[in-house]
Amino acid sequence: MTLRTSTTPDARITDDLSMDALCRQMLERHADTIKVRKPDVAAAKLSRIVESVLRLSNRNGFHATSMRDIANDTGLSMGGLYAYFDSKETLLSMVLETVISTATAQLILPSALPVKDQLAWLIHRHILMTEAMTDWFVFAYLEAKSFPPEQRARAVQSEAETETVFAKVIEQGANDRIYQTDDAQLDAALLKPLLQDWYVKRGKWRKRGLIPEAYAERVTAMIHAKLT
Amino acid sequence: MTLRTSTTPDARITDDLSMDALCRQMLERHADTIKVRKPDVAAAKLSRIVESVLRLSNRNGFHATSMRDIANDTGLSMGGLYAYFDSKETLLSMVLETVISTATAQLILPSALPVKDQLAWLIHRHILMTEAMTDWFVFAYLEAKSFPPEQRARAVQSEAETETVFAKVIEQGANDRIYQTDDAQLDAALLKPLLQDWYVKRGKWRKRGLIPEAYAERVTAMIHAKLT
DNA sequence: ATATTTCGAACGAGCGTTCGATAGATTTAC
DNA sequence: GTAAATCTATCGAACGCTCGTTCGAAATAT
Repeated sequence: MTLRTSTTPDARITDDLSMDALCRQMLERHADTIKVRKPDVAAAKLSRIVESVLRLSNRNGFHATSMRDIANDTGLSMGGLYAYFDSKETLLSMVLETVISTATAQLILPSALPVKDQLAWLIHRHILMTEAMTDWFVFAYLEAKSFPPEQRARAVQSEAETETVFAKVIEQGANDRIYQTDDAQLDAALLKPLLQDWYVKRGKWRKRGLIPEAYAERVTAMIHAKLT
Repeated sequence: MTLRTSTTPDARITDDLSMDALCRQMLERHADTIKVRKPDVAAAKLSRIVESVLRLSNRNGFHATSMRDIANDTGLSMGGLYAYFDSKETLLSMVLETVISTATAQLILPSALPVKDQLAWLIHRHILMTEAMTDWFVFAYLEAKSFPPEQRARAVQSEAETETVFAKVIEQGANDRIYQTDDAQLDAALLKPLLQDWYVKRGKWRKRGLIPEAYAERVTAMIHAKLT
């Protein structure tokens, strides 16, 4: 039995980010507009709805996915669907909201972690998080431009914050003479597309047979090469 | 007066890739379905159509952009638009076709270029090309999933080919002991998202005040750090 | 018998597309 | 040189269809 303060995020991440756990979060957040009262029934149905929305939207686009498509895919009726949201746009917002708040919560560094391990930890954490929620992140990424203005602003801000988390770690490393860089924020900005590629082009990496950890290693190696 | 075999692509690229030049290509390729006979009139009108399509689609998505939106934006009537294509899907294909064929044509290495300069040349060329055609590439990238199957396959194949061009140069460099790598194709696969980020997140880089050449330098430096 | 949940037909709006009418340019006839 | 004839390009109202959304009816549970 070991007391681990691990360098890399562990498997518990998968539980917190399961479809069921995430849908229960959504139910709490939108308890006022959701018309179904029994929590277990509601969670099960919402899971089916979200699963369908993510699958159909990521294939054809959210706009091109009709409520009838979703009704067929879930087995619910049109009226039945509308017990969980008041409009298609609200449905979009509910999914997006979940992605943003999860991403923010997941990328908080453990306080005890040495600076030299922080960057690797963040990269691994990001990859594992997006691996556990690939469809969610692909959805948020692809549909970003069709968000209502308020949500779109939140998404942009959230992405900027994520970038800053990485930039601060690089800057700290530069101060401690671990890293060399003339522009930490720029390095972080170049790291971002590498992290996003893992879920945006998930098919490509799967075909290549890469597991999440191996990809994280590769990206870490690349940014380290640049920083030393 | 110098006879240049330049390491970096020059400004002529901008002429070949101007809206007018590209639209004349489109006219030739679809001469059979386009009903307007006078080439100059047709080129001018098609330019306005494509400009509108790219601008409106990149803001709201192609699917969410209606033919009436395009008609209003161009000043043409509904019937007037349909003189240039027989369906909305054909319009999508015409734009995509142009992007794919251009990308393929632009990334052919000059034969005389030393191996050590080839990677930098390709990176610069890619950045300058996508800079000159930002809206086109953003469109192709965002709407990839709504392409008709045949075009989608072409797009995927084109992207794979581009990656292979980069991979071959890295491999050649490894054989010549200029670069060190255990997997050239994988390095190329990691380079791709960095090249794409230039146009996908063009707004972010503009806000940062980066010019295309500076970005190309950065990316080149990053991949070189990894390869040495 | 009453309250709650689930259903799916119906509605108005907006979509892509068509087509006969119109306007304009070019050619022909004298 | 001009008028008539022909051909080309442009228009926008109209059509059939699908969309998101609603709501009274039907079914189920209490």
